[in-house]
Amino acid sequence: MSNLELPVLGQDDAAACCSPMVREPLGEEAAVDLARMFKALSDPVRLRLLSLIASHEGGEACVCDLTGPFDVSQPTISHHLKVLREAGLVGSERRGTWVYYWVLPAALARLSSLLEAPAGAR
Amino acid sequence: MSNLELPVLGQDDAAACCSPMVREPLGEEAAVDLARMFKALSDPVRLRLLSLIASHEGGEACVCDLTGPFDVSQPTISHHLKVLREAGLVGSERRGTWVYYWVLPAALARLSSLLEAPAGAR
DNA sequence: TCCTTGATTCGACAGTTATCGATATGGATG
DNA sequence: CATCCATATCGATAACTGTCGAATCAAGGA
Repeated sequence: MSNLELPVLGQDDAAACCSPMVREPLGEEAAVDLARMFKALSDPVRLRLLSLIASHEGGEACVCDLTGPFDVSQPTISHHLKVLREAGLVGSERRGTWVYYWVLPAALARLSSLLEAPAGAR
Repeated sequence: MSNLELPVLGQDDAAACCSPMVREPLGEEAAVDLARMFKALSDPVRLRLLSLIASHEGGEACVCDLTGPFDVSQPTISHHLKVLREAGLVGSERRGTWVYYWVLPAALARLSSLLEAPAGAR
């Protein structure tokens, strides 16, 4: 229902469906879209946030769980979470007092399969 | 029947070897290192360059093959190639008049496996 | 209703980045 | 050696990014 563009892809053959960039040149349009996602991953704080969220019990974490491990201020964490959300890498929802974040696996899978290299390459 | 911890581990070998960020929180040091590589991928021109190089016949391409498809100037292409090289994603070598670039598959594979998500996640 | 706590937004500032034209370098070739 | 071609480097500039403290919003509880 709420799936905008990507047809829910099964995780197991995600690698098979989406041509890795090693096989054929990336289109200009796709490159812009993918670059936006990689840019969200291009900051150490955001990478650690994503990994904290993903590895948290239940697959989700509230912001209160995420501010502790970092040396940066809470508004900065909030900013980074917004970047991750706008890149389509995480989802979020307010439940009562707290706001929870979770990873969107299809997005990670898309990037992962894109980077897969053929075994034989130099 | 050597299921380790996760009941629904889809891919057996690729996912098992290199701890994806989904399994455990990323260390601060590793995050800095990985963020540097993702930053190199966070520009549309660089993504297309990488994909052009990787998909080029023989697995390598000279700069002269790479300036044509873009609207940006030659110094700009040279700059982007330098960024990719310093991130450890490509190698390069001068052979006679031309300079050749090729992708370093181990670097791509490292990023790819990092982003692999478990099949069951929401 | 008023306070407290959790989270986002705002405004500002310093540092970084993408891009260009001009210039330099390095090798082949006449 | 002089010249041409392919790349790289330099210096400048406009745009973007990460960070902070202050202010704001949202939900509960006295």
